[in-house]
Amino acid sequence: MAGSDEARAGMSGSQSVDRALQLLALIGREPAGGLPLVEIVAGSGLNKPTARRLLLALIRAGLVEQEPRTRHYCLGEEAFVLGVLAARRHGLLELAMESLRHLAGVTMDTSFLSVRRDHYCVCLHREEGTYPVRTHALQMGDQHPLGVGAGSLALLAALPDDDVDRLLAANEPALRARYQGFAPEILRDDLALARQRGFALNPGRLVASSWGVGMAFRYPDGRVAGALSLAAIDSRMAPERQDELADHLRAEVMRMERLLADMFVPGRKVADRAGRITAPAIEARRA
Amino acid sequence: MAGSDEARAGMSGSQSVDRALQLLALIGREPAGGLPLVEIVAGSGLNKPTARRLLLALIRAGLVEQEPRTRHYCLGEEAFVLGVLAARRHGLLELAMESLRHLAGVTMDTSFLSVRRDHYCVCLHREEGTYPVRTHALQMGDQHPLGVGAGSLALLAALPDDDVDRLLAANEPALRARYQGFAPEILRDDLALARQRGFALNPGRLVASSWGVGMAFRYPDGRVAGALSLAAIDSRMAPERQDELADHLRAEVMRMERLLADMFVPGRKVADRAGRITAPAIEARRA
DNA sequence: AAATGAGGTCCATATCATGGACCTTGGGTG
DNA sequence: CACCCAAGGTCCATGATATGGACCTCATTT
Repeated sequence: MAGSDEARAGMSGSQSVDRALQLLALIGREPAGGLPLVEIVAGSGLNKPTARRLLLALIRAGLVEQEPRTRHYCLGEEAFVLGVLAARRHGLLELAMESLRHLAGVTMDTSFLSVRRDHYCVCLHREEGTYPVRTHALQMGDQHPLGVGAGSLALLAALPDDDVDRLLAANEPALRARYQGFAPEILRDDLALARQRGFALNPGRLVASSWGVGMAFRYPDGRVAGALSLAAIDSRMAPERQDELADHLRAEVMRMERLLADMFVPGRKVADRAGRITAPAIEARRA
Repeated sequence: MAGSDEARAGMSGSQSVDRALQLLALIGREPAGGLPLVEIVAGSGLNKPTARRLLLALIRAGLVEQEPRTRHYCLGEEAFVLGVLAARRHGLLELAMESLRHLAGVTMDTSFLSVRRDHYCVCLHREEGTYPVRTHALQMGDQHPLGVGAGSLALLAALPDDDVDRLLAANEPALRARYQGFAPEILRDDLALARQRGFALNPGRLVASSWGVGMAFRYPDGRVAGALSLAAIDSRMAPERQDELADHLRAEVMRMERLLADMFVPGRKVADRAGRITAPAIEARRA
């Protein structure tokens, strides 16, 4: 009876695989404590036996683990390892670390790297500044609808209008239900302002007094790659300081775009089979 | 027909999901340049249409990408993001970074974090030392059969004998084919020595003159969690220096085991639903 | 120009995932 | 203490769905 469902993509497919991976993404939403079976069932639209069967498959692969005490399902070690492996190609975090450290260093505020993930925004890293009053509204791994938060708004503002419409529509229920400060109308205003100013501003909408500025950067082909942002308390976010922070962000955005451009130019060192020991393995370098 | 196969686990299952995830792991083996379809077909035992269909499902989920130029399949951005999310729970790397930096700092040699992944060993991180002659035999993301390399050997040596037997048997073909220096007999000798000495030594077996020492650490429940290791050229690996390096490793292994024990004691902060904004978000700290 | 080999697709068939019904566990309550 | 309820987990007949042999297409190679 799977029949109706939500009429996914269109045609062809190993739909049980799609469903399993959908569950994986769902579980990824709750990296902290994991999800109990009922919520997975509710959140996915699948029924219990099916969800459980798929979860067992994910567990067999190590991508998911079931915490014995709570029976919650959460991401497994294999997911972590695969991520490290994928980082070889998608090393945004690694590329960005220097920028994040620099931003945190010169501004004394906390810097963030965020990327888009479907219609959400994920915080990939948080680099603490040294200023004694810090906002903890955004932790590594946190996810919010696109537009919620400075980095998130920057990502949204960098997208073409029809994507914006689609994404805002998709997020509308979540926004109304869980993000009172972020009615789509408000988001549209913020977004227009962000485009006009050249950087996104979150004037404490998520948590009062916790402000942020953000700016997106792109791959050489124009796709949005991610966003850098800075967060601080409102007293450190007067308009002049916003501009100052935006200048720092702009410099690092340029750095990121340069690095990304470099990654795609040279003939992408291709292949090099598993286990093959590659070449002159000892090299001398001057200290 | 699918029929015979290799008589997988035993019973129950969404076997197309299993197969898809098997492909994912296979692709993870080649994080650098990805794999062409033929090799995926060969490496998985599936046939072309099936493999392709499963790959399309993985691509739909963003876990795999197909490089347009070479048509190779490689890990996708979603795999990277999931990994960052999983790192919240499986933060071995994060926990280990301080140890790795310390090891590289005091020894001037390069330090590594490795974990077991099925019958292979994956290098999760490589922290460069300052000594001008460095070995590049092991890069982040590289995978070798358990026993090949110092950290890898340390992991193997930390396992019970029946696991060792099983794993060596499983790896025998790969060892004979691609790792001439590592016939299972030799590995068994190295392993016995490692257990006797309390640390694993790789006397340049993978790449001449590139030596390494490694030591495994465990979760509080006794499971092997990973291994720390150090690599240098042979001239910096005289027996006395081996002992000195082993002392440093031992100290960091103790640190890791203490941190891991701490992670499992306190009532594992449970749940905290998606999107929920948690608690006092601004905190003051003294600089 | 013909041959090779890789990537990719079709579609009838039989296998495998599906989900309603049911069992089990645990902890809250009258 | 026994009852109840909610959640976790499992069974199994049924038919929707994945399978893979055969085929097509496109670059290279000879």
